Amino acid sequence: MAIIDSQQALKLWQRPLLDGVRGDQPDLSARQMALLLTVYLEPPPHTVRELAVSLAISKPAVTRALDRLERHEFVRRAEDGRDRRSIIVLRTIKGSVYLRELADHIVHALDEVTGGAESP
Amino acid sequence: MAIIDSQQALKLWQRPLLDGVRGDQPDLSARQMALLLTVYLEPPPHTVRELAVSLAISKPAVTRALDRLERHEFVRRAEDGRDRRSIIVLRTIKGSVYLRELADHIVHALDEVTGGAESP
DNA sequence: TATATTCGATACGGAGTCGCAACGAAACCG
DNA sequence: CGGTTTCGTTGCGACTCCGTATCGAATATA
Repeated sequence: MAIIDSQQALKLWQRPLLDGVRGDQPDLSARQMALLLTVYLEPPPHTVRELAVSLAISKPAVTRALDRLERHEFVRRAEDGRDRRSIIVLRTIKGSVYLRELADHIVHALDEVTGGAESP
Repeated sequence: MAIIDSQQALKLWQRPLLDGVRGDQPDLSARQMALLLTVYLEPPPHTVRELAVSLAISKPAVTRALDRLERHEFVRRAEDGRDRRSIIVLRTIKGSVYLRELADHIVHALDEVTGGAESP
């Protein structure tokens, strides 16, 4: 049997979502969050084109999401020395901190949902 | 120690997010999703006012989120017999199915992240 | 060198959402 | 009964985001 059941899974999903909705942190759209997570979880380098293909969204959507993430200083754009048409999307301290806090929320929610102990 | 670490938590968050971004399912905003989960996880009855307070968002935001969720037939509005100014937000079959699928995604992602076995 | 391709960014029109303010309907309260 | 409060909704202007089409710049190809 799985670690959690359906209802527990939804509660696990609800907690950080509520924290985001209620909190004063920048509320990123689903695409922006998915993009941010991809940059931080998948091995670099990340280009606009690669991210667009990876997320199955258009290139302008990636450009705009990067604009927004860059305004929050969650990512940074840098030149690609080998192909100056491309740009490389880099991680930042602020982005790491933001995601670390999200991760803590998730871990905490999972602990609560499982009640510290496994299934009865 | 917790069941998962930070990176695993983020991967757990990323999976259903990517499924939502890439998939053809209706992409609900964070607020809409939080609202939907609240209706299905918290004990009824649910009114617009109560939901607005619970999520710490404005009443018009709740009204519009309900409009959208009702268009997808994920929730239903019904009169409150005792106070005809209020409305009661009810669950639907389609909403239950949608959330059940989301829960399955989360459970599956958690299984993958933990690798079937607990930490070494 | 001349042409074609690929890169990310931008212009544009359309759709969605926001908060604030105001609304009609219903309930409460003198 | 008339006035006040509370209910959910809607009008408004501002903002964000989308995809398509197009752009200049850089690279690949011939």
